Amino acid sequence: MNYSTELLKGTLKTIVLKLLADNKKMYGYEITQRVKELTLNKIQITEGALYPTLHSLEADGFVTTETEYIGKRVRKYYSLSPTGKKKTKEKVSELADFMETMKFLLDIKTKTT
Amino acid sequence: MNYSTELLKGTLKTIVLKLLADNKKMYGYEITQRVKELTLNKIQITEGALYPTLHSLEADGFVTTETEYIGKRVRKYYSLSPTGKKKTKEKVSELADFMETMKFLLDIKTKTT
DNA sequence: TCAAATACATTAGTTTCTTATGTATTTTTG
DNA sequence: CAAAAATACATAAGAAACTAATGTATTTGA
Repeated sequence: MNYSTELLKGTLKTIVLKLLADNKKMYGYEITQRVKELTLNKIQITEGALYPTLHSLEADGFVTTETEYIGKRVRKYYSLSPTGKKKTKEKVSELADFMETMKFLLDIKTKTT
Repeated sequence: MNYSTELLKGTLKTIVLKLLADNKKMYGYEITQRVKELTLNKIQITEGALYPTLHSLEADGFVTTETEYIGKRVRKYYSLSPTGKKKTKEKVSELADFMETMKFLLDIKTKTT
């Protein structure tokens, strides 16, 4: 099962930031795989969506990068900058608030965590 | 306070369908006002977003319309068709599932309903 | 050995919004 | 009672954020 594609819109940046907050540094492909396994294949981040997002986070100064070579293959690690950490908190709490609002609006009962 | 605009993306159709499921029939302007008051001004549906959405739901056969005149002013009521009711259930439960997944992914603790 | 996986990236096209604009009627308020 | 605000529809240009497709190259595993 997969969600209809429009649901992911607007949440991708938040997902990426949160993963980086929890893992110090990650590279692109690793992010796609981590999300896939954490969500039991429900959310599959495509590369066409991920790389532009990462580049935009870098352009905005929310992440910094370091390149590493594994044999001849390049691997680009991303880490949160101080502004990125701040941004992550904002985005996560905004999304949490939004979901509370949606739950109320749609009268959805969720499982207790 | 208002949510950053991209969050609403992908949820508008579901919101509209759910409101129609709860209210038998509603007109466009009424929907914008209802969402505004239910969400304490947090979600403001713009007309440029709403009307195309309603027209698309109609084109897809999920809603039917009837026009009424209040004085000289027209008012267009929307109601769910049988397929629309089915679609509403699907969209609401898909969104609920998606929100559970996001909660887990972002490690968000929500209030108990 | 060769298909699948790993790892980066870009581009064309689509969807779904925002912002702006337009028209007209009705209600409220100073 | 005139003017502003609210009510009620609608469309159109432009932006954002994806998908799907394509490209390149290396490494791993059956």
